[in-house]
Amino acid sequence: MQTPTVIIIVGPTAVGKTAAAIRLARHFRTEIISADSRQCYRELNIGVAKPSPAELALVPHHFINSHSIREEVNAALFEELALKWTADIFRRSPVAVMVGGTGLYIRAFTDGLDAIPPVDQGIRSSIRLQYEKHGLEWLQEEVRKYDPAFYAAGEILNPQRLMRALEVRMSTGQSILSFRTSQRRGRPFSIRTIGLQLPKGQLHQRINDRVDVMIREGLVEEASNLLPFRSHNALQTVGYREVFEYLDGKCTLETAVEAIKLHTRHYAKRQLTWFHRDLSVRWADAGAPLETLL
RNA sequence: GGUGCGGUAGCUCAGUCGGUAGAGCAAAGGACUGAAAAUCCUUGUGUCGGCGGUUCGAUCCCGCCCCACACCA
Repeated sequence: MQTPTVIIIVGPTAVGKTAAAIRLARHFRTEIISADSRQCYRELNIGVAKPSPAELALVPHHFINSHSIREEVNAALFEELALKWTADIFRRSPVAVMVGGTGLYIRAFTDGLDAIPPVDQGIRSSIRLQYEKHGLEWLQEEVRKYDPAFYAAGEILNPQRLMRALEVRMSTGQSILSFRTSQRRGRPFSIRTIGLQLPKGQLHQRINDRVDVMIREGLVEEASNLLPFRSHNALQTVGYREVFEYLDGKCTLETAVEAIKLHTRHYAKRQLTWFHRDLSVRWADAGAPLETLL
């Protein structure tokens, strides 16, 4: 390949992305940038299906075990870091491999996020506190008052979007809509995205099996050690929330396990919806030899 | 065997003072710009257990039967 290229492997959870990326990276003798919003946390292991130490030893990985659950990680940070790692990898190889299931992070990397000034942390936490105290109606009223354009156009029932709009408005004095350019950022490399797919029944089987393995490998213990951090964003994660419920005595372990499987299926479906919409993705059977697609 | 309480959407149930019924969850689809494994949206005809009776009309009232659960024998 002439121009530096990033090969991105996407697809639903449990489809087999990790193994495929490692094969690919070894083939090109290059490195992997993970695009997974949970595997970057060193405290999260079993429940996020992180590559094993043996796998990590085969290929250098970025954005795995790179952060703590106490840190704030988001799509903008990922964009910044991933671009830096990419440039760095290109010094050693014309190909970089990115793999992950976090669609927003991948889009931030490929297309760029609009530049919105950083939000004052005090404003942010105050909005969250007030929302928790006064509820959705209060939030809607605030947004209606301070950002009527967003109120008219945005998702009025979605607290996260409302809070984001409000914090930007309060912090910058401008509507979040005024920062939207909906322009793609050009990247100084080419991008090829491959979507891994599997028939639904097979995917669900793999999800169920993987959850059973997680339990056997000690997910309950891992989660119970993280109980003090359960309110952190990093722990708003399938596999941990359900075990917390079990540890609270609110359900049996069996119920929690079934809930993890169910919620993982929902998650996979959301990923598929996201990636299917991206027409640049070339879909391939999860079992097919990747090298032949390039 | 007797008494009681049930049998309504795939599941858990609500409801109709008699005019053929609706929530949550599931399922299916969708959205997504600093929480994204998050958050949110859309989609609900089902012999209202069976058979009879009363009635203009029954899922609702009455009778019998079947099934489940609880208690008493």
